[in-house]
Amino acid sequence: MPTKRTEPSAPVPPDDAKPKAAERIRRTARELFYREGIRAIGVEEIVTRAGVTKPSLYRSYASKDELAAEYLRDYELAFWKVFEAGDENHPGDARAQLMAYFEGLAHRATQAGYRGCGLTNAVVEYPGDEHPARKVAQAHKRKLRARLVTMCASMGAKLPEQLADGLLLLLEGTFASGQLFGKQGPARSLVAVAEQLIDASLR
Amino acid sequence: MPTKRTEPSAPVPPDDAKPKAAERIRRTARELFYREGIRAIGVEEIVTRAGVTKPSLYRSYASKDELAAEYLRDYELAFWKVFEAGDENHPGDARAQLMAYFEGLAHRATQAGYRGCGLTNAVVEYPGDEHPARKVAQAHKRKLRARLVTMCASMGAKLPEQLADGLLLLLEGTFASGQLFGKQGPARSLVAVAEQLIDASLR
DNA sequence: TAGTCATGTTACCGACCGGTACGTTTGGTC
DNA sequence: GACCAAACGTACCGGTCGGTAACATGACTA
Repeated sequence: MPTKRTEPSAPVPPDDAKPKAAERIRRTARELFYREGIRAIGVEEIVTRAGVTKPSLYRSYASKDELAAEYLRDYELAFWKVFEAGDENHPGDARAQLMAYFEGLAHRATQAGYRGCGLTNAVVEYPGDEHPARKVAQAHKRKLRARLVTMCASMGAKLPEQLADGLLLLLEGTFASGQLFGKQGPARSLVAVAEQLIDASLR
Repeated sequence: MPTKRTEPSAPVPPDDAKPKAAERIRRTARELFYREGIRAIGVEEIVTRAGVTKPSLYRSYASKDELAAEYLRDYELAFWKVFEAGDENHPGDARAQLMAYFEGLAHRATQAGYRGCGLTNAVVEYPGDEHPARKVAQAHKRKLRARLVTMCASMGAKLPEQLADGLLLLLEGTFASGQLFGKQGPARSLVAVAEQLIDASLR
């Protein structure tokens, strides 16, 4: 970098200029919380792995619990991205959209080391309704359920709520079974079973 | 109890004479571990609630991890009892046996405060394959899966493994959804969906 | 009545937990 | 260079974690 690097003016868009430390913490927390669980990971380990120190964490996040909630908000964004990834390939075809997601999920959930859904896992880790992380997770799952209902209605299900319930059970079952069983787990049958269920619901 | 209560001889069946403290610890641990999660509960709280002290715990159990594994072994026994509870009402009818269990589960999983399956929860809490509690849980789930396969075969499924996979996904999904959603959760549709799936698999 | 042994108790350990007071560095502005 | 605020690091806090050494107690045997 040979020349002087001076941004002329404009104190940079106030949002964009994320303090480096906070972002490193965020990413590190995300990876560790997901892989090892929230309770299993101490703030010390997060800041060490992120190459920062504890006060940097507590300047950007009010508490470990709040950092966990933030992690889940990030996780949720990533989830919806994956969930809607194939939508443009199947415009207006809710069934194909959903099955595209299911296919990807079935693949991931039969990989060794799969850890399921970070949001569901957080609910298991924090049974009490008051935990901020749990609140994020529960709100997300309600959104997901509603979304499934509209998708099921648009694919012409006789009982859209019931089909959505069934597909949600399969989803959550895949999250859990993926970490319970290894590569040959029941998630391998997810797609076939979901197809059966949808077919039966249109009949 | 007016008379002197002296067992004449026979130093009581050696197994039956469980030391009171160990048993209290076992029961207390079981309740707390299930309700709050294993990581959330410290040994101090267990012994306090059980009315004993820590050394009593460590004389009967090698470590907290081992106590957790013991809790899951107890949990598994209780599970099979419930799972097979309706069997004598439907001798030789695997489908009716399974649906009887599903009906009970759907009811429990739509109660407020439902905490899912202790074995699945333990796997979520301990991602590492080496933890003794996780080993118990995974062994149990393999057993359950095998059992479902034989049941599905005996009800005449075209693809018993696939139907068993589907039902297991529904099961695990119910465990998770029960704690995610309240009383009107997707577990309410478990029975109807399972029936659809079984019907489709016989066709 | 003395001995034995399983069980229960008091008091403590080092390690780690989440969280913070306070000093130091850094980078942009004149 | 002088200044200043924002970002960062050092060192530490009380509390709790899982686990243990050493001792007291009680019940049964001889």
